[in-house]
Amino acid sequence: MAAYQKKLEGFSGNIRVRMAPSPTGALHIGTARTTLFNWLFARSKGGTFILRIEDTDKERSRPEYEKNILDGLHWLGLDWDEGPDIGGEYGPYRQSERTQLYKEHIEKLLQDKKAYFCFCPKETLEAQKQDAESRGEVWRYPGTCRDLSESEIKQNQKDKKHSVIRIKMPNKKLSFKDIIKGESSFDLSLFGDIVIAKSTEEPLYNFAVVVDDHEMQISHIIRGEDHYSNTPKQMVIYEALGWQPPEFAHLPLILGQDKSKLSKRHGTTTSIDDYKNQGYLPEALINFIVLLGWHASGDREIFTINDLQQEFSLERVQKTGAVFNAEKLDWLNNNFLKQKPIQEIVEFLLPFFMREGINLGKFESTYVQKAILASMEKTKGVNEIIKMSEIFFRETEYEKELLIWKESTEEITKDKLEKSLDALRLFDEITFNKESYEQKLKEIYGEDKGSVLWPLRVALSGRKVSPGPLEIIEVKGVNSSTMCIEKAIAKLEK
RNA sequence: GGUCCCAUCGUCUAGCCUGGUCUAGGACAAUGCCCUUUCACGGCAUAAACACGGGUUCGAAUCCCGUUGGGACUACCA
Repeated sequence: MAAYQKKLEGFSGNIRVRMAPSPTGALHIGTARTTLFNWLFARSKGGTFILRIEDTDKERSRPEYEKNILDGLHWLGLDWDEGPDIGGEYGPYRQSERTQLYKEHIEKLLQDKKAYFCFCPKETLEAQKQDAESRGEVWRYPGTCRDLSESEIKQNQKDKKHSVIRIKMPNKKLSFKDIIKGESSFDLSLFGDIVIAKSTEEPLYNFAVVVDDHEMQISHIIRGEDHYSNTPKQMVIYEALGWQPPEFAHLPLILGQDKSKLSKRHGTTTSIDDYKNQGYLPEALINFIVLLGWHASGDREIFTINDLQQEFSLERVQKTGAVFNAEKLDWLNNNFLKQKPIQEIVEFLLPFFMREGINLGKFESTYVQKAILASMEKTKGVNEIIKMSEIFFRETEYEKELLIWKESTEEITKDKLEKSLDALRLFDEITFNKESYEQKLKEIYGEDKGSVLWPLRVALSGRKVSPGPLEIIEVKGVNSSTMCIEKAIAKLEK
């Protein structure tokens, strides 16, 4: 922490951070979180936030995933100052469009003899590796092609031998200071000469990132801890290119129930899209993911994205991975949902009702609002609200047995319903009010509230779980409620 | 296996840097009670942790060492 303070004080120049997702799948919750942390860091420090698409893997990258990622990020409320969709001074912002740039730098490394062509067949290397492992030894590239002569290289190329480009790994220890994790050192010789490109036009991740981060003048790299051991390799590339590396901050990972890195096999929803479709609010997701590895100094846990811009600091980021806890997300979601003004809630719920075959547009908007408000009093989450409020938007079927309260009988139930109906008829849409009607009902039920209120509930909702019967009448109105009760009585006559 | 990282309630965490105020605080979940026409919502309450072992110190959750445990990485993926 103290180290971090010092670092920031010592840091002069513009703060420029980036998020660099690869479009090989839909927006993942981990990607969203890393983006949030970068964004928050930039916004809280008056820096610039850049979005870059890492699509060097031609096999797996898809334009539709890129779109999904950008859309998802926007949905969460995150924006960027430079990116593939809006451009910027340091573009292009897709690695696939930066090939020429990588080529120049690879060629420079080749010229400087800091990198070299390797013609070793993959199979040979694979065999060596197998062999070493079977003896319990650690394999690393033996440097076979490290000192090939100019003419040997020419000949190999003429023979159209398959090649890759490796960087010469210095034989030394390298240490670096991570803003979150502190200092640690690595023995570079253990890595061997790593492959940095398949060809001068096909750079690999470790190389392309370095070139881009440097060219885009990134000041702080904030990324997942799974990149931690890539850092020394990348620093070697910075060094070979004669560049000053940026600051690093490695975020702890989001973990599954078994404490390993969260992935699909955990059965947890990982795609932001799916959360959206399941009725989660962006506010809830943001609040939830920021708490996975970060915490304010006090007890406060509810934050909007705006609050976070004030509160956030890298120094308070955890070193340990955080197990994903869906229950807390649900709680947060409910919290944010209930805080919203009713108009917004209705608007938000619209597509979910539609999915259930209910078109809210067909109802009067005050009716919809009243119905949803009444339903929300007893629910948690979108699905429950929809289920609960369904009774206001379409007829619900039920068995007549459901009408009968505890030890009661059909006759008694029918009698109570008829009396309740008569009492209800004393009112019209204007004069109805809960209190007066409840007075009348009291005369009917005497000591046994349930004997009247239960059949009424079922008659009005067709459910055993619903808003209170009086509340339902308030929403539905006297006429419609009267019809429901008549229907129930008819059921009992059969 | 090797390299590196990490270790407070079931989970997310406050506290750790700058040792005493910690009989370790909050939140989610759990349990109980209240509210109540059922289910729920809500309110209140309870239970629940410094991985272990050595040091250092008058004093350690906090500093040091070790053990154990967990994780990440170990691609011609990113």
